[in-house]
Amino acid sequence: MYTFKKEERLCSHKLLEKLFHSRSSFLLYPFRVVWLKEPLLVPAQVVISVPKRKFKRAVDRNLLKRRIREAYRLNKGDILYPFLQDNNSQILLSLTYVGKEIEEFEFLEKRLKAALVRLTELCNG
RNA sequence: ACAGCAAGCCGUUCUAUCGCUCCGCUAACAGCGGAGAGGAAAGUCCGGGCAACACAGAGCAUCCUGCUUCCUAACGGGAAGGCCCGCCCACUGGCGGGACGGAAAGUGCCACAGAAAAUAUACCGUCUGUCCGCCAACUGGCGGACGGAUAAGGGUGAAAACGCGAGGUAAGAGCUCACGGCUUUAUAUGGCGACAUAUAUUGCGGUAAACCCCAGGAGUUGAAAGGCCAAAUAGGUUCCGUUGCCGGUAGCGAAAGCCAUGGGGAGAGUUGCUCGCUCUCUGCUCCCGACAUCUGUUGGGACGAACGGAAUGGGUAGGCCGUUAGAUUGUGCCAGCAAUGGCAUGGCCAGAUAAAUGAUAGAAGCUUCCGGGUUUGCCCGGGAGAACAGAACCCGGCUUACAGGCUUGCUUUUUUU
RNA sequence: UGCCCGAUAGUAUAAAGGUAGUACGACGGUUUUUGGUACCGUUUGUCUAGGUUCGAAUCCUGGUCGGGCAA
Repeated sequence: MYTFKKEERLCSHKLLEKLFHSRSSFLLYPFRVVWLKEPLLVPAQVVISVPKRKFKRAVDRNLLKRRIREAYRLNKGDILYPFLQDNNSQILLSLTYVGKEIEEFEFLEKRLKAALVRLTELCNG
């Protein structure tokens, strides 16, 4: 269950265009979350991005993306996937890091859990 | 021993759990096994490979490089050397630095200050001629006016007409001479050469990271290059420009008819420009006027058509190859002062593509702080830290960033012998 | 990833190698009962480190930051 394969990553250019034109998003520091319901083969496809404008060096961006990816991998099975299976729906998801500093893994994991909970509430409403 | 500087090298390791990318095996999306960032992967500053396009050739322009010899696939890189500059200094050395061709081809510039910044237009001075005045009466002195000679002195400036001494002169001046500095040319000697030394000779402001001259070099564009497959579109619309020539002639043919080469014109390519070169096109219809006259000439216009150019619109937004092993590297021997080269023998499988190499926990070693013990070597307990930085077609360099450690060399201080 | 440009006061924009300007803004003063307008004055700058030069915003080299173009 704690996997994160290629199928769960959002790589299609078309779907990305569709997602970022959907305008259904919310901000939960340090994440900006954009989401869209879309029929897929897997429960969710996610794209993680850290802006180059805020973190100039590739090392810092890679570090943050790895930490966020790890937090998502460990927590999607507890929160997001059971909800999606109950409602029989699939979702496109974008996690953009908007913080100004490099946060520790524990903080990122805590906030990501909160973001996923918020996401399930918004999907229902 | 400590500290500093320079050069070179290294730049954490191991285990567990959960994952990521690629490869292999198996019927399998599951399992097992294997591999998985750097000295700079960075900046993109040079050079090359590779690829596409272009290429008869010539001239002009543009850009780059700039002491010599060597190394190298090549270089703006490296090695050795020459010359110049600075520091330590006093030994005929050491260390550090240098975009280091030409100012005697030409042009330009040198603010302010200063008389003058380059063909010396002479401010104060110095010397002197003529005239006038005064003192005065030796062949004189002083002042004024108008001329002439003079770059030695003054002050200015970043820089003042090579420095200094003697001769010379009315006073002066490389004007002449000796010594010295730099420089041109020639000869001799040494060196492959840059260059050095000696003799003779020519001269003497700076600036070429000002234009420029000389010598050498550069085709352009970069993997989003380029090739293949799949999918999609079914060649749309608008605007602009050109095209009716010599001639339906020569020629061929019995005739019907076929119909050039070449020239002229237009366009395109040659991707900085020009010449030159190469390629393509030069076909048809209608209307009006004039001339001639019974189907032509000429001028104007229209129409599509063809060609060329520009804009706009529409579609696709996937995969594979290129693409990871070579100008590679450790060790030894040989050649060479060295960079480097040759031979022998081992080692080296990252290949992602919204872009993998991670997260958590523990241990060891390193550095450092606190507390305790101590034989001042260190030991025990606890806490903290670990740099710069992430492959993107591949190499060779350069530049920049870098906690800590190791080795070598030099210097300073202290202690011991 | 590859290639190519640029950087001047808070903002915009000038300056042939020779005293860094101009406009708007900010601040202070005068005028006004107060505010505005007007007038006067002040402040703040050549991205950074070297080099060439007597002298650098300008010329050259390295770095930093910003921007652009490429199926």
